Amino acid sequence: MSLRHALLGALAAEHHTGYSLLKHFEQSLGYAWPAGHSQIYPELARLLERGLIEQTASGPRGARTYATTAAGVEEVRRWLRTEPDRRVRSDAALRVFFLWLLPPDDAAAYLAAERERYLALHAELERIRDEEEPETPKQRAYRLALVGGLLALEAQIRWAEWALEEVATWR
Amino acid sequence: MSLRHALLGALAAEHHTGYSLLKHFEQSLGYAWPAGHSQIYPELARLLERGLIEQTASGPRGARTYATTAAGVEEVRRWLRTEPDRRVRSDAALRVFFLWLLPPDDAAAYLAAERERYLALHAELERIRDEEEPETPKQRAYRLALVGGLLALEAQIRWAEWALEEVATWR
DNA sequence: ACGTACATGTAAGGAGTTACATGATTTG
DNA sequence: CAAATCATGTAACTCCTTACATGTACGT
Repeated sequence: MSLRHALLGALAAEHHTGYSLLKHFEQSLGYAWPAGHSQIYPELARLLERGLIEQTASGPRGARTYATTAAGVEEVRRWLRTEPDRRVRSDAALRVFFLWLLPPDDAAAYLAAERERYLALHAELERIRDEEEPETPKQRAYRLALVGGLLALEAQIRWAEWALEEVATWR
Repeated sequence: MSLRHALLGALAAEHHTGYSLLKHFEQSLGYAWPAGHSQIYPELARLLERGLIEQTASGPRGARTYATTAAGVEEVRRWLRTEPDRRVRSDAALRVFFLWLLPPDDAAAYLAAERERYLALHAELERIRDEEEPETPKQRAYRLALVGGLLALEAQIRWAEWALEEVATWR
């Protein structure tokens, strides 16, 4: 259900082909809702059939560019006013509950690797943030999401560092 | 795959019936990996068949208590040494990208509601944290996960408050 | 006795992942 | 002309959600 609305929202912001949507998911939307091409293309076909998106151009290699219709934008607005599904799955967070099953050194190695991942991702989001000043409403909303990601990563980095100190006392 | 290991890890920490695992997911593990009874019972049957858990007791109403076997514990350790799947899906985070499609007042209402949710959950996790001092290795690992949740929520609360100020300038 | 919580199960459908499959255009 | 990237599609499988289904024990 979320994927459908992610596509409608992205195509309301700017025109995209399935392929450029795929790239867009890899670079930004995917941090909140990952999606591969095998999900995107069939869903675009369904949205087109239901009149929530329309084809606006054709390009080389059979590329088709889409945009959200007025009905599609209304559907996103309707969705935004419903209760979000707050269930979140994080394999990485789950593992923490069971770190006591590993020798302390291995648990520490896990935490150190997590910290490195978070640091690398944080640096990348900072780079994206500093690329340009948000100006349009759309850019300002994307910036909200980006800053949310940065703050979450900062919390995770601090957590991993604290957890490493904790685990050091387990020996 | 994660559900399987969540069950093995939980049953390595203490014996559980399917029903008490369900409650355990609702209260703690589910914040990292939600699961309902319709997933838990069939998965327990599979783990039992594969010899990764064993039945240790029977109770009233057909209740069966399980524990992880030595082979099951080894399987958790093996899993903990594989690369975590870092994909995370958050419907709530996804919506932020598209808040520009709402009138600023409605966007602000969304953010305010999110803030309330985070505050309530934070208070609940603090209550759980203050219930008892962690002593065993298992309790210390669960505490790591709990503190991770608290830090993440604090970041989300600060983010929501900053975002509310931002959205106030959209008018 | 009645309601609530305990306790387990299955089935249908939807969502997501991985693998299979193909071909055109651009860049070096 | 070779490799990388652009571009789209389908199929099988696994996982997750929702709904249907049933029965027992405990507390008041």
